[in-house]
Amino acid sequence: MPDTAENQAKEQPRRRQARGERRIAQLLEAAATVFCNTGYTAASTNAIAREAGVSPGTLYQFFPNKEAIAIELGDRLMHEMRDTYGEALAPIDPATTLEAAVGAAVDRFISFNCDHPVFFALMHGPDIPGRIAEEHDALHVTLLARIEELLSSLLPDASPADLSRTAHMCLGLYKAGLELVLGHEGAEQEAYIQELKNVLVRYLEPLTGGRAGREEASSRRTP
Amino acid sequence: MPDTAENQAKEQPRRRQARGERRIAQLLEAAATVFCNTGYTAASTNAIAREAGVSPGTLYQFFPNKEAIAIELGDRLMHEMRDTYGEALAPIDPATTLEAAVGAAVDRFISFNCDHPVFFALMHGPDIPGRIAEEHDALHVTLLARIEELLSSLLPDASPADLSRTAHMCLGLYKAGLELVLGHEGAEQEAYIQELKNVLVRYLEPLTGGRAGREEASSRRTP
Amino acid sequence: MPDTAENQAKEQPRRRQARGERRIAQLLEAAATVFCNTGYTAASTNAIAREAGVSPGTLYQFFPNKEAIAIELGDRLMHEMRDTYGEALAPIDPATTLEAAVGAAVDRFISFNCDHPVFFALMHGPDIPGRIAEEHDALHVTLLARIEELLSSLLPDASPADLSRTAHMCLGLYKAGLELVLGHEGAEQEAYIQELKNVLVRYLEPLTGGRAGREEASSRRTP
Amino acid sequence: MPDTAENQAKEQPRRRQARGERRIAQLLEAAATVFCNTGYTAASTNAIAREAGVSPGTLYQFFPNKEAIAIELGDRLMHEMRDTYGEALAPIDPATTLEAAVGAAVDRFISFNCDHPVFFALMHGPDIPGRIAEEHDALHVTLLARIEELLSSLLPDASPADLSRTAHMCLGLYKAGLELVLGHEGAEQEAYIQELKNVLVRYLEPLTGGRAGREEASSRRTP
DNA sequence: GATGAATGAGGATTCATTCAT
DNA sequence: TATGAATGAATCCTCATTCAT
Repeated sequence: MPDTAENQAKEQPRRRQARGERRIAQLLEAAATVFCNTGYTAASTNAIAREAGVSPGTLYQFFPNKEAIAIELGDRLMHEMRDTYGEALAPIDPATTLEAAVGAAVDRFISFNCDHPVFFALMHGPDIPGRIAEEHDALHVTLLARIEELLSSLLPDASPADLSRTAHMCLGLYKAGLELVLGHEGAEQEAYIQELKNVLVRYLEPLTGGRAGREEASSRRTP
Repeated sequence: MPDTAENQAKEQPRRRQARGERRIAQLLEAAATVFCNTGYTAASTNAIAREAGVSPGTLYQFFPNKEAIAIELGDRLMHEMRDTYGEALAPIDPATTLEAAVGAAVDRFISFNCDHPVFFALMHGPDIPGRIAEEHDALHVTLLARIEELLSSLLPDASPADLSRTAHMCLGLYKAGLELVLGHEGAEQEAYIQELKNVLVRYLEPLTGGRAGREEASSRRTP
Repeated sequence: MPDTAENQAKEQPRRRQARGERRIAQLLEAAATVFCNTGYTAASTNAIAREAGVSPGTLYQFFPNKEAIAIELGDRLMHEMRDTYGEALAPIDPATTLEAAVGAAVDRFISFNCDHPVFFALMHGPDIPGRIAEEHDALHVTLLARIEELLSSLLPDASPADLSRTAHMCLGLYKAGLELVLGHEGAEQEAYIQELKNVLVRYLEPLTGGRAGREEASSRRTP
Repeated sequence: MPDTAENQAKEQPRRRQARGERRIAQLLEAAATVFCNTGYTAASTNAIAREAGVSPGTLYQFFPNKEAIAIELGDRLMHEMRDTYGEALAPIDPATTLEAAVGAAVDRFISFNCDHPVFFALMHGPDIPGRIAEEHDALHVTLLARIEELLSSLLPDASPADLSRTAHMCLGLYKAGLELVLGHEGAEQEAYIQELKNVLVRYLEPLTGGRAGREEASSRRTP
């Protein structure tokens, strides 16, 4: 079974050499760096190429434009996230406290964000602030899907519209918290993480109708 | 050499200033429009000048650079906010429910944002996401100060650090909520406003130690 | 009547300074040179700016793109042509021979082309050869109109379709001849000019039905 | 290690050449397509390679540059033309009318152009309009030679210079006419074909000194 | 003050061509 | 041979900013 010109034709779309794959990785890494340093909007393809140590032409051999880089980067991040934290983002054990579940989720998300700072830069992506453009933003779509998935086990009675809205809220709150978390260090950072958890737990708790909240997790109570 | 029918030599310097003020207002209005349409980063000074109906040179006679425009715009917005809603943003009546206080504050903020859409654009301003650059951002600083002020009456026992952190959280949560609110319309928008209020109330309630929370603050109720 | 800010507003669209007009002329001249040297397609806006001794940005202050330069250049050429040769391109005197009329027209066209070599470059304009795109090509449209005008007095009985077709033919033949004329010098060039005239006269003569051909101009005859 | 069922060691060099020929044909076909779609100037070698389904590197293994592709394509077209229409393009029978001879020649040329649309694209080839660059353009040279050959039997008394000039004129007129023919369809196209024939016949008739023009050549007639 | 002209570096993107595998 | 990667100068065009008038 020699690899003659004939049998190559089958897999045309991805006849890529190992070097190419390496370059792509290298370019994505460079893009991550640049996105982090300057933000997505201000990042330039030339800067990415320069950071990667290649010529602009090389970049365009693998990506048709800046957005494609962001998309691919987002895709890889989502995959890495899935690989790292398992298919079901949080297969909530009914015995788990809301507090524990949210705490674990937030911890994982934050840890992931610390490992992959681009994630944050991409979340504040190409859109004009105020114009939410989820359709074009696979990252958001995927994240929202995962959060909805997670929430649906917590809020089994919620209508789809409510579920979607709650997911949007959670993601927004998380992003807001993350910004603060990343903006601080040490004990203060820890404090912000705790605050973020508090926010989410307290926001969600009344919605769960007692489920997963058997132990009355938050500080408040007065039956 | 009549210049107009108005007063001449005596008033000239003052008139010049008056005209300058008009120009500045004109430019800032134009900047607001452009920032809203394209976002701060993508907005170009030439576009602002064009929108204002003046030449680029004129713009630079009043502002040294793009950032200065944003800063001045922010300042004016803060003043307008103060003028509109009173010096103390919310001179909380001890008899008021937390829910009512937060609800009123959120309503006022949102109403202000709807009247001045730039506000939002500026909040997601020139800074690289992830790098919180409060020093350069008078808007944030002022907003935080006002929120702290507001909170200090709610949380009299909080340490300055806690107070500051809580204020940061509130502002972040508000911004996140606002983004969602502005991204929707009609009933859905109303629903997001309510969710935002819920988030803030539930987040703050446990911190108040009962003060202003006398009436059991959870989600909603009619006394 | 001081020129205050108020009375300026009227003539907004063309507030241009003398320097600007000069620059435009300079740029058009440079464009003419570059178009002649490299052809329209291969001409680059940067090359034009360089030839004009200005920066690319300056060029774009006056022209939005390369096509606009070509269009303006074509317009000016048409006007110059009209100014030089009179409104009616050839108010054919009934007493004139076809040969004389065509000869005069060709001579004038060629002389104009020699004075303004861009004319030729623009006629072989931006279009993909084979795709005739008259609609976008004001030069062609105007030339055709003038030729039709001229022909309508020669061929009063022709249908509009025939007239148009004949005009197209004449323009095509003229362009073909011009290419050869410009490609040669001295006596050979003169010979080509004569051939071009012969072609047109012999092509048109049978169409005129004797009108303007009273003297039986060409070499052939045999009644 | 079978390569195919065909003959192995002995035939290898020949097979390699055969494959090379196939590649070349493939590339030229692709080039023809691309030249037709975008014109010679705008055609990119990468696009040609892509259209041919090979890599850019492969293309450059057979052609040193873009121009070489055009030249080879022109050569092959000339050969194909010769193969199709016989060595002597029109071995004019003395008994034939000029009208018939020209009509047949034009019909054959046009039919050839319709079968091979590149032909036209190449004729308006790489040269800067106005600069006739025959040296680099084998197509033109060959065409001119054939036309001269054809004409020499019609105009036996013409000097070489006149012959060459007339050939140039004929080619130019033909190209001009072809452009119009290809730019129209149906009846209008037919009309343009007829006009082109008329032009050539009327142009050449007086030059033939009666030869082949015995039957009174003007516009059209049925004996 | 006001204008419009001018800048020139930098943006994304393309392309003929060469090179390593 | 064939491939896909690599190049880097060149493309068009934009923009914050400065300058002459």
